Amino acid sequence: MSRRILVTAALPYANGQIHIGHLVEYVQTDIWVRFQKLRGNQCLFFCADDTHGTAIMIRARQEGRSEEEMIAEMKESHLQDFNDFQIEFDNYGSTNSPENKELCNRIWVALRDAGLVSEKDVTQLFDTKEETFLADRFVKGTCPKCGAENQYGDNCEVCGSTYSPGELVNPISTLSGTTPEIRTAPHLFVSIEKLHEFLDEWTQTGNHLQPEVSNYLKKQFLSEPLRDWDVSRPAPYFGFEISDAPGHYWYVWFDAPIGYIASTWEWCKKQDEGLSKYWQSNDTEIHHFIGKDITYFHTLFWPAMLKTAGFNLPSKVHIHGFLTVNGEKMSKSRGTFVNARTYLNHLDPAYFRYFIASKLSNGLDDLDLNLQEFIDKANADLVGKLVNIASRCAKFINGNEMSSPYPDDGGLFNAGAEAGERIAVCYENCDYSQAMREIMQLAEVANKYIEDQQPWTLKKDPEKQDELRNVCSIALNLFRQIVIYISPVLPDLATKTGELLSEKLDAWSQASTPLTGNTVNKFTHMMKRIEEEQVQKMIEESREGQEIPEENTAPEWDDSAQPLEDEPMSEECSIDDFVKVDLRVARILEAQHVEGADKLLQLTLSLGGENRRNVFAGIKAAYSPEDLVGRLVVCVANLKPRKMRFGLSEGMVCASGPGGKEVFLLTPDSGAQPGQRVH
RNA sequence: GGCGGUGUAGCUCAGUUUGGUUAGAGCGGCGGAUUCAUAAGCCGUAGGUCGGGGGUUCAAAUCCCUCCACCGCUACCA
Repeated sequence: MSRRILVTAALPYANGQIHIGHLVEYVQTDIWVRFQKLRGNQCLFFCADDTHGTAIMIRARQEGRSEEEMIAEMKESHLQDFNDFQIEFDNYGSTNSPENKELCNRIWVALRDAGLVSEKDVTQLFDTKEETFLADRFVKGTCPKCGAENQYGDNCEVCGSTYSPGELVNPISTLSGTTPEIRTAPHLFVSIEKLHEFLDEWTQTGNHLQPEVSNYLKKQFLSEPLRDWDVSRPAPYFGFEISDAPGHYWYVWFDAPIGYIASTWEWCKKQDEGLSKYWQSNDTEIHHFIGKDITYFHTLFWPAMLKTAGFNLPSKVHIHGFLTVNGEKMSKSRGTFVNARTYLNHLDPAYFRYFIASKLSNGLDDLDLNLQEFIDKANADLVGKLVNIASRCAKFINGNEMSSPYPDDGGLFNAGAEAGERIAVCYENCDYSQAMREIMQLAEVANKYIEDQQPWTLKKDPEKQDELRNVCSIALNLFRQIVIYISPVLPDLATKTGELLSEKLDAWSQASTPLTGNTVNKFTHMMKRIEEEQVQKMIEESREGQEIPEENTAPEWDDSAQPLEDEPMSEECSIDDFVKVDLRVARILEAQHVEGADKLLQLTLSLGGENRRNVFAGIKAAYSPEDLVGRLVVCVANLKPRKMRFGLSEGMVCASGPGGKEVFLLTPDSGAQPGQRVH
């Protein structure tokens, strides 16, 4: 019985290029969709660019062109990347479409009619130069609690306290570098608390969510009244103006998920079908694939909107973890922040698709792209194990037909057909890593079969030519079976295998019936091995601020302008202002973890002699204690001591960088002595 | 701080729901026999006090308590 399944992946934001972190999700989703299609289900994959919001508006301004022009260009670029990664959408739309606007309005009216909309004043910082309100992430300043500088508008990374942007000391707009002022404007809110009971039930029963997600929502949100959701932004804002509230725009997170429906609608119009068959029907399953960072939008607000407006609720929201590279967050400076296009400049997408598949389970754990493992896995599994099966025996039967009827293989093919049922369950449950393990096991069996039968020996004996043909027919049938199972991951390989065996591979059921009498065409390499150099070049190209050096050219300093843009210059100060700050060379005598602190290390500094300082520094993510002991650093020695949750901090150590792992301590040149003043 | 997750062989991970034979796989290492194949494949082998400690039990990787480490989330960010 065929199912009707509608699948979405999160909408990529039109503010940047697709990178390998995004691709984890699109590959995961694409594999699932291809699997469903292969199984004979009607499965449709919809996506779109997410085009609204302040960030888009600002970027378009900076580039001196219209938002529409910018998002159109970005959409083209996204589509090209997806296409080249063999991610196939049934429709790819835009949240800035007439369909989306109309649907936003429909859902909005439903929310109004249900009495869920209210208006409240919101006080925010306002950038008078850019004439826009500033979300917390666009404001930086000094933490009002601990005095740490360069903290975002909502919380301090150093002491962990939260506050409102208005409390921030010396706030600076990261958009213009000017000092913003506090302004108040009315916003529209949706009271999802009125749907609390429904959300309790929907999130906790019916298997719509992974268990850890249900748990998270229950503890984190549903254990207390749900706060009203702020869904409007005052002008100027790039988005849709709210029909019954002039001057107010729907917040980007209101219209983004509605883009799923809008993209479906665009497709329906092309097919001349009605939208309700897909979004208002008990016969349609809806599956969302998203990253764990946007969980609550999709598991609280979104079901609430759908419920209120009478659309289908998601059958399942599949949530995955983040991608790390070599065990760390992707980093531009390390060259591990790899754009899709950069990857494609050097490598076949098949490797990435397979590697991701071999790592993905149905959990929320982050998955790591270890580059050496990536190379080894692709070469060992795909080339050495899988493609090698065909490569080992195709030429013995080249140009001839496969045996008919299918010869006795001792039950190998049937065992493979049975394994297919287990593999299908793994795909269905998004447990791809298990599926890949099962598939590779089949490849091992096939290789062993060839080893045992030794077709190369049979070839030498004119009496055994029929036997040779039987052996190769069996091996190629095992190969074909395996390729069908892995075809959602490696569609290209399926195409090539189809050409080799003169039969298109496009249905899972083909794996349960062996091929007989087909002509085997000339074998050509189906997949190349990865050379380590290709990966190195990709990393080089990804390294920010470093063009690929031309051969024989001397390296030049080519520092990025980004840091200064991220953190604009402070206002001018006098020498008198400067000398107020007493910077001293200090030696780190001790460094240790602070129990209960996420970001802090406790340092004992020596200023020479018996002068000791206890300092809490927010550098835990970047440095381990044992690497610090003995180092010379620069500290702010006359900073007023600050009582923190973990004790008294008697100064600061100087460091640059945006925070987190990107923190770089200042080190004096050798010869400097603890206690010396920095002038 | 709160919450969620993770911790098993050098590396990546199964196994934990429902305790029960000598804890598994792939890669990597080492040894061997081969040579059809993209130096691939096959056979054999070494390697783990299952994060630490305590408890329940005839029996714990698995259940309970506690501690430690790492990752993530923490609503007018996207």
